[in-house]
Amino acid sequence: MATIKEVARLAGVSVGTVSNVITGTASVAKRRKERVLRAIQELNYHPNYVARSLKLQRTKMLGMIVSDITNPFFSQVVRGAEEAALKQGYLLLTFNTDDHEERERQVLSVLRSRRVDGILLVVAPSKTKPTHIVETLKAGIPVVCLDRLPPGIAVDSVTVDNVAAARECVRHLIAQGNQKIGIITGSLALATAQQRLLGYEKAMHEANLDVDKRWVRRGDFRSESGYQLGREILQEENRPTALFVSNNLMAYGVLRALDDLGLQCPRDLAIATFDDPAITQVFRPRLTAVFQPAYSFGYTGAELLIQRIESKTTGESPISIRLPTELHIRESSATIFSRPEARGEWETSST
Amino acid sequence: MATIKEVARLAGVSVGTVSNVITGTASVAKRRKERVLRAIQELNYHPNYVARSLKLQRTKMLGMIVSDITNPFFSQVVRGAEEAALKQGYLLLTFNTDDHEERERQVLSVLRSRRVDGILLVVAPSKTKPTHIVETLKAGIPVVCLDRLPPGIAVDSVTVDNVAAARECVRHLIAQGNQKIGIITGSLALATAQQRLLGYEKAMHEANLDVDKRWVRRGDFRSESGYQLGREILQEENRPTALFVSNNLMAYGVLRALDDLGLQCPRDLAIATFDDPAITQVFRPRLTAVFQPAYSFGYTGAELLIQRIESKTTGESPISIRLPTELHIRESSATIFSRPEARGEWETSST
DNA sequence: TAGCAAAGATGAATCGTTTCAGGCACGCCG
DNA sequence: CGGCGTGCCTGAAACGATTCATCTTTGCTA
Repeated sequence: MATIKEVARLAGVSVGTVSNVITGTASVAKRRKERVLRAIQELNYHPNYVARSLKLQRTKMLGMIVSDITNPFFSQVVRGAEEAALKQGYLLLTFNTDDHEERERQVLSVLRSRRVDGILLVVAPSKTKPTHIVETLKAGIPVVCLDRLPPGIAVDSVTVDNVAAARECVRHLIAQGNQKIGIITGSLALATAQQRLLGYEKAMHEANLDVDKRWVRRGDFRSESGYQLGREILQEENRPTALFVSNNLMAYGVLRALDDLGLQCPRDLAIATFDDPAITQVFRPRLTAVFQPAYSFGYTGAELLIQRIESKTTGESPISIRLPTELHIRESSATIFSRPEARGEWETSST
Repeated sequence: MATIKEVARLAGVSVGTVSNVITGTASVAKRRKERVLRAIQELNYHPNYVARSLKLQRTKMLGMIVSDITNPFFSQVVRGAEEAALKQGYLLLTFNTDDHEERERQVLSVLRSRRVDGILLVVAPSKTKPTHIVETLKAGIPVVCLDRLPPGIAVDSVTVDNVAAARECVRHLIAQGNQKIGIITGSLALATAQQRLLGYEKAMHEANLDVDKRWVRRGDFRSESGYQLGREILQEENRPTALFVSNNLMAYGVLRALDDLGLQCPRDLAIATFDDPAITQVFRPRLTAVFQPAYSFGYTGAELLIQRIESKTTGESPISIRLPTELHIRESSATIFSRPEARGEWETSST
C-alpha cells in the first residue's frame, strides 16, 4: 500500500507538499499540484486515515449502541444516524447489546480504546445508576442518548413525550366508547415503558374510569409476551373491551392470541399500540398506533452529537430534544358501534 | 487521556514493560506486573487502538456494505456478522448503499483509507463489470460477497441456490393443482432476481405448462411494485390462479392489491414468495415462503472473511459457501380444492 | 538591476503504540 | 572464582500522516 512518502518521491516534491495538496491546508503552485495528483492516481494512493487519526487526535468515527438492530424501530434509527454522520464525514461503528448492561459496559470500554469522537447510545435498562456512562462523560467523550434516558444523569438526549403520547392514545380508545381498557406494559426497567404506563393511568384517571388490576399486565416488549399476556387477559371473566399495548411487537402477539381464541379485532377487542413501521400497514387489521419518528431519532441525534464534538462544548448543560409523535388512527381501534362497514381511509391526527 | 508513557512513569517501569503486561507478548515479573496493573486502574488507562493499529498495520475492523439495513433480511445479516466478528475481536463499520453502485464505489474507497482488514459486501446491481471490486481485491484486501455474486469476478462468497429454491417453490404451487402460474420478478439487474426467474421457468417447463407473457412481470423488490403489478395481473381477463412473488415485500404489495379488488388469498389467488421474517407469521394469510438463513449469511460470511484475513491467503482460489434454504408451506398457497377448513398447523419441508 | 514582500516548499518533530537488540543481574557449574 | 545461560528490562526505531519554523523562489517596484 502506497504511502505519502512514495507519492512525494514520484512527484518529486516533499511530503509536506503532498499533504498540503490532499488536505488543502496550504496553497500549492498549480503545476506541482498537478504532478502530485497524477502521482496519487498512478500509485492508487489512499491516505492512511489511521495515521492521520493518530496525529490529529480524532478519528471521525462515532460509536452507535442499540439494543437490537433487528428491531425495525432501531434499524431505522441506525439508518438515520448513518445518513447524518456520513454527510459530515463521520463513520458509524455499530453494536447491539440486547439490553444487557454488562455488554454495554464492555462496548463502552472498546469504544474508548478505539478513540471514537462521540457515542450515540440507546441505553440498556439498569437497576443501579449507570456509572459507566458517567465515567465516559467524565473522560470528555460526548454522549447523546436516544429514545431512553438513563436515570439521574445529565446527558444530551433525543426523546419523545411518551406520557403525552400514551395518554392521547388511551383517550382515543375512551372516545371510541371503551370503558374497560387494559394495558400491556413493556419491561418497567425501561423509562419508556414506565412513561407509557403513566400516560395510560393519567388518561383513565381523567376520565374517571376504574382500572382493574387484572387488566394491567407487565410484558417485555417482545411478541411472545404479548401473546401470553393477551391470552391471559382475554380469558378473564370480566375482560376489557380495549387494550393499549405498549409496543407493536407485543400487539402482534395479542393479535395472534385473539386468533387462537377465535376472536377478532376490533370486533371483540379494540387495540391501540406504539411504533408504526410501514410494513404493518399491509395487514388486516391495520393497527392504530403512535408513530415515532425513528429515522429522525438517529438523524437528529447524530447531528447533535457532531455539533457537540466540533464545538467542543461537552460538559455544558445538557440539550434535550423532544421529537413529535403522531397518533395514526386505523381499524384496530374501531369499536362496535362506530366501526364503518366500508373499507375507507382513516383519519390521522397529529400531536 | 492517559498514555502508556504515563502508566510507565506511575508504575516506575519502562513503556516496553507496560506494553508487555497489556499484550502478554513477553513475561513480566509478578511484582512489576501488579504495579503496572494498579497504575492502569488508577489512571483509568485505555490503550490507544489507533496507535496500535498504525504500528501493527491492522485495524481489527471489518467493513460491512449492505443495500439497506432497514430491510429485515439485511438487518439480520448485519446482526449475524457482528456477532461473529465480535467473538474474534473485530468491529463492524456499517454502510448502506441503497443499491447504488456509485455509493458502493465511494464506500469502498473510504474503507481502504480506513485500512479495514476485510470487507463484507452485498454488492449493488451493475450493468458493467464492477472494476472497483477487482481493484480492492488486487490491493490485497479480502472481500466476501454475501447473497449476491458480482458477475465475472473470482471472489469468496456466501450464497443460496436461488434457482433450486424457486424451482421447488413453483413446483409446490403446481402440486397444489395450479396450472396458470405467474411471477413477479425482482430487478433483473440482480443475479438473485434472475436466478429466481430461471427457477420459475424451469419448473414450468418441466411440468409442460405454458407461460403467458402477461403473467411475467418485472418488479423491483419493493412493496409498491408488488402492489402495482399485482393489480395489473389480477385485472387481466385470463388471470393466473397462483403467483410466485420473488420477495416478501412485493408479496405484501400483492396482498394489498387483492384486498383493494375485493379478492382473497388463497381463495382467488395462491401466493408463494421468498424470504420469511418471523414477523409475517402473525398475519393472515400466513405466507408460504422460501426461508433464507439471513443471520447465517452474516455469521458465516464474517467467519470466512476473518479466516482469510488471519491466514493471509487472499487471492487463492475463491471459496463459495452455499447455505440451505427451507420451503415453509403455509396458508397462502392452499388451492381451493385442497384448502383445509380447520385452522391447523402446516407442514414444512426442507431443501 | 537591486531590493523586498509574498507565496511556496521543505523536512524534522510529533502523535502512542510495538518490537527487538542489547544490557543487567542472578544462579549454577566446573 | 570465572564463565555462561536464563530471565527480565530498557529504550530507541518504526508505523504514516500533519504541522510549523525556516528557507527558497517568484514577482513587482523604483
